[in-house]
Amino acid sequence: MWNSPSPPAIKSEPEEDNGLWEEERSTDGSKWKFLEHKGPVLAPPYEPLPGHVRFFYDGKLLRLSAPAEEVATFFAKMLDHEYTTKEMFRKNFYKDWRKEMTSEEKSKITDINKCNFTEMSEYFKAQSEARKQMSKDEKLKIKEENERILQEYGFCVMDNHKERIGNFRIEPPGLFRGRGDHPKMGMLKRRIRPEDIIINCSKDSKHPKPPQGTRWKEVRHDNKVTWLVSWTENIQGSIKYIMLNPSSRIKGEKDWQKYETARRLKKCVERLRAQYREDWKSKEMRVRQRAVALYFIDKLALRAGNEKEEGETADTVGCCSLRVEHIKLYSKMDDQEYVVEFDFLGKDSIRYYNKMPVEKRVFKNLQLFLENKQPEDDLFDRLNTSILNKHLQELMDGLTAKVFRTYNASITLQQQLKELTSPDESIPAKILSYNRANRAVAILCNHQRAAPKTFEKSMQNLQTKIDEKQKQLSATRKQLKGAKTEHKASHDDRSKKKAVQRIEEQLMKLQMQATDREENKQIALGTSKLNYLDPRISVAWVKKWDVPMEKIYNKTQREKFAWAIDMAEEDYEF
DNA sequence: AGCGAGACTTGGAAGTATTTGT
DNA sequence: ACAAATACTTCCAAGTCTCGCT
Repeated sequence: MWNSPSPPAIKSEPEEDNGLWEEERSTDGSKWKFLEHKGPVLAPPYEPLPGHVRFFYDGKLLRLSAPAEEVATFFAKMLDHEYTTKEMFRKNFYKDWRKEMTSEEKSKITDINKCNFTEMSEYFKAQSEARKQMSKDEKLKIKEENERILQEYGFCVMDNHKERIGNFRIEPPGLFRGRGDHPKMGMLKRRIRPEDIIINCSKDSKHPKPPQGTRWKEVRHDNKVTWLVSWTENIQGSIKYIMLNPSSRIKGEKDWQKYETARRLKKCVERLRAQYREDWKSKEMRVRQRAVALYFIDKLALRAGNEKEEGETADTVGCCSLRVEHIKLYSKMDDQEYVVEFDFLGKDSIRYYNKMPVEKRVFKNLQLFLENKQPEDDLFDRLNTSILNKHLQELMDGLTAKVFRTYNASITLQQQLKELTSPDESIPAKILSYNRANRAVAILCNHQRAAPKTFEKSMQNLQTKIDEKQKQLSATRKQLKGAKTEHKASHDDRSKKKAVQRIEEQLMKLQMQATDREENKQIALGTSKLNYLDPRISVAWVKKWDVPMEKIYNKTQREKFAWAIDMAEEDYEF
């Protein structure tokens, strides 16, 4: 439930609101006054393998020390995964594994290819199988224990409200699996101890206790930030946090603010577009580059594209970091003129491939930017995200590159819903329309997924069901006809008619489902729904067409978007 | 301006729980 | 009642953007 002071139910910007919230928090940048929590749940300590599970090196049995064994089990657990066949993964793992070995182990184990982890791997497979086969009682016990931990560690108190914490467990040790071609894949992600952990809470709260015999790295009282716990991770050296659940007041308000910023962009986007079109003609190269980049961000919903440290991460790019090799220009392609072909790896190494006809002026500018450059050179050599965002900030308060993604995603949903929803169609048909509108956004944002492993089979199953339903329908229809000619009792006739109608409906629903699933094969809807689409658009749509809210948002989503469900009426306009 | 640290949002896959069909 | 299918949740990596420092 939305049990904290909700954002006011008005359609104004947060900063225009002069209610309690503004008075209490906004001016000095503090995020809370009181914060109390129980600290994190640490990863369970390592449990050595039972004696019968053996490790072999070069065909010979080798008993490993506990630290070496633990790291070996990380590898063994992943043995079935493609990862463990990759040279980089194996090399990085082996290097880090050696650091955990005794000097004796180090001298014996000299080649990862002679290591045999299969018994360990089999053991873990058997374990997980056994877990599945547990009795109801045992499963219930585990569930209850998890619930107890959730109740104890899963909540905190922030300013008089009990709030759900997002991730209250410290990440367990294991092998780092980067995405795409990551130079650090396979490295050991080390165990986080209390001594690595910084606690953030208010001075006057009951501080979380470290486990017996240990201490926290630090306990601080910083109310300018929202996190409860942090630690530094050893792969990239970056900081990880424990923060509140999306259902919390602090996240909800931030989310709301994000969409209000996007709505302010809506009001001035035409002005900005006119501006960057003008800038395509600028005398200054940096201005032209900025303007073309902004055009891409606006039109294609590209990400900003910060610079990345070479060799630290997979080689991926966004708009500002595009390189010459990522685009191709075609002054003519089929029946179109001035086509730009994009082909690059974006966030999470997901491929972005697109061909877009652009205006002549953009095309000419791109040709200019490409002059005398090598494939690995930056396309926009006079531009980076900091320059771009500084410019955007001058055009509109709070404007950054990512606001365009939010704006274009939300406006697309709204417009698609308008276009696709027909007033007299059934609820399942309306839901198909909704999903299609959602899909249009996911495609715009390039949210792709690997087709589910069971996709083909699940399509087949659905088709079988459809065929059966079809047969059932024609059979029932025949019966109805027969009944008519035989002048059967009229009430029997009526109920047959109803039966036909019901079966028709069921058939339609199945067909709808099949279409939806097919179209969704390689599209991931989750991210746009959760992060880009102003929930008030969906809430308004649901109210307008009397579609049950649960068909669009599940429980978690309804909790996250409680503010919007509260706020939006059917006439809401993004 | 350029940087690195820090804080916070966004991302798909994997794992788990629930529902469905038999 | 069971297993298969589907829906939901967790996991944790990888982005964006701000800020303080030089």
